[in-house]
Amino acid sequence: MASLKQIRYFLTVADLGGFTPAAASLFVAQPALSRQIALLEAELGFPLFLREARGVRLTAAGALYRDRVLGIEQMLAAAAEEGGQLASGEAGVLRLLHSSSIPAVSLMPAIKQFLAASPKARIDLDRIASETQVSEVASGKADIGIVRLPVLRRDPAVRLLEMPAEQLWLALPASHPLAGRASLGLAELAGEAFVSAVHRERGGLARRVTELCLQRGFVPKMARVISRKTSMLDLVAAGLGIAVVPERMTLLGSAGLAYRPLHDADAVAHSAVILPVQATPLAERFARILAADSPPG
Amino acid sequence: MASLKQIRYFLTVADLGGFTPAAASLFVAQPALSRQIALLEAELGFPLFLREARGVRLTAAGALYRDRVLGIEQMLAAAAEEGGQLASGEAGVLRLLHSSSIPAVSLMPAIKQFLAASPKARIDLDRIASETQVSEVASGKADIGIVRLPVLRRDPAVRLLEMPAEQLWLALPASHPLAGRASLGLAELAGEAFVSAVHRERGGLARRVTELCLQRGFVPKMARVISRKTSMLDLVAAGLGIAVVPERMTLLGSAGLAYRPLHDADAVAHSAVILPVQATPLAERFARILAADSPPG
DNA sequence: GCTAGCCATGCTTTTTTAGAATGCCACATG
DNA sequence: CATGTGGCATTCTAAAAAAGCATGGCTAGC
Repeated sequence: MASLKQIRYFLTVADLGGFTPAAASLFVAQPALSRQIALLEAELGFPLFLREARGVRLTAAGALYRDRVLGIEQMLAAAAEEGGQLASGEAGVLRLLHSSSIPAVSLMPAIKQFLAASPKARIDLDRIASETQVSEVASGKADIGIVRLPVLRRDPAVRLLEMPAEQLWLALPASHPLAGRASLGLAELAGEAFVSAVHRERGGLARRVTELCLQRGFVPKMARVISRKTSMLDLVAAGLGIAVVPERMTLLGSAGLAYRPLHDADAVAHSAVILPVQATPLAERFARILAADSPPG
Repeated sequence: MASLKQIRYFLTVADLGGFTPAAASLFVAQPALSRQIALLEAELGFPLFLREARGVRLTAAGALYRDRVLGIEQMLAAAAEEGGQLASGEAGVLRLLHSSSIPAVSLMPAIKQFLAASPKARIDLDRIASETQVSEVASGKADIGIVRLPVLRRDPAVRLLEMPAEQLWLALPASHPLAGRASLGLAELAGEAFVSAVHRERGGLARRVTELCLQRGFVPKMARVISRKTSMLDLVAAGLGIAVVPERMTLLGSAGLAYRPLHDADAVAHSAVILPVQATPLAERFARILAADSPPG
């Protein structure tokens, strides 16, 4: 197979119209050039140049060959450049997962900051359940996940970076009697029906809320409608129950929906970033932004 | 610069998922492969593979690099293939020139025969004056020319191959008194006005006709309208004069135009193929077809 | 006919690449 | 838990490829 060196020699000779000037331009001796061109011609099976008294001229086949191999070096250089950018984290796609209790709108400040620092990077955002995030990140199908603590399923291939704690709020129908209050305590919710995004493995926000209720001596009463696909908040707005949500979620407004802060000192929720042990530079950078992020509000 | 060998090694390792099977597939020892990949990675500045217990996996940057360099070898192979076809005369464009007294329609049998023998070849046909053809072919701007003899301007860079002689015919207006005759002799045209394609250097058909008339003791009388751009035959059809033309041109019919054979034994015209000293294989092949061509009729 | 410019060739030296043996590490197995 | 196995890296040596130097041959121009 013709070597790249032979191609480069060939192109230089073709450009300069002679072996002698090409040799000078390439900083090699002229015989070396002659030999490499001769080898290339022998391998191709046809002459590339017409040797004339005053230098050389391309044959028709040589001119065609020149057109075809022009740009191969540029292709290689571009491949190296793109690969380097991806490896260094200068460019690339960050496949980002987030739980439904971490709405995309609440991530936008971090995303904007990230994109400003990495103009060549792109983000691919998906909302999926926390438990799934762990396996997706562990398997390399995603670069980074953002989950609500506690995370029940662990994997040695991923590590967790805790994010700043968030105040918990009560989401309730605007028509609810408690909506008249400016703020509430968790203990007052003992009799209320709780809407909750329930998954098979009860981690995340639902588990955290249950924990807090139990500490106040009651088991949260479950609402009579449970949906996995529609948002908890839609059910609350429809008057089917109340929900305790982290502050991020109050960014999601809806008609008939009201939010009130919980004034309990321990009414906070925690979230974390899931990263592979060997994260991409883009994922590392985004994780650092998230961990440093001050909680909304 | 990354060598093609390194690219091929890299692609094989990426395909087979390990150095050991790739080395077997490439018929090299495994350390050679390890070293070349290591060199490539060092030059690129980022790792291409993740070394794992069971073989290797591409890094993200490695996968991107793979996508970019895939096809470089195919490009080179295609370049060699196309160049070879051009050099061997299997493919390429034949830039063919012809005088106006060798109408394109009369070349069609030869062209068809040529294209049938070279399915990948193409023909680029241009009608230009004989004198110009010599310089075009000599300078390499055309591959082959077809001119009417005699050719006044010669060039050491071109050679001439004579084609079979052609009978001369008289082209005359259908309404002309002589049109009633089945055939004519040149001597009978002494008083007629001759339409002629006159160039500065009077070679080709015009010179040949003049010669023949002089041998019969008269100087052909010139018609009162001369045009370089419109065809002689249009002037004849318009009744402005007569013309002596080779048999090929009788293929060009026109309303009001009649052809009659000249029965003089020496009333023949000669044409020739112009070739560069070093003609392309396609030009050589086409020239052989033309030289062997039996004259039309 | 001589000279200058330019490419090709033969020989030697340097550089690059490959091969063989071996080491190291991780995973699997009994 | 020790041991074996599979797979990549490393070291040293040998071969192959490429480069440099000197020189030869050809052509164009004076």
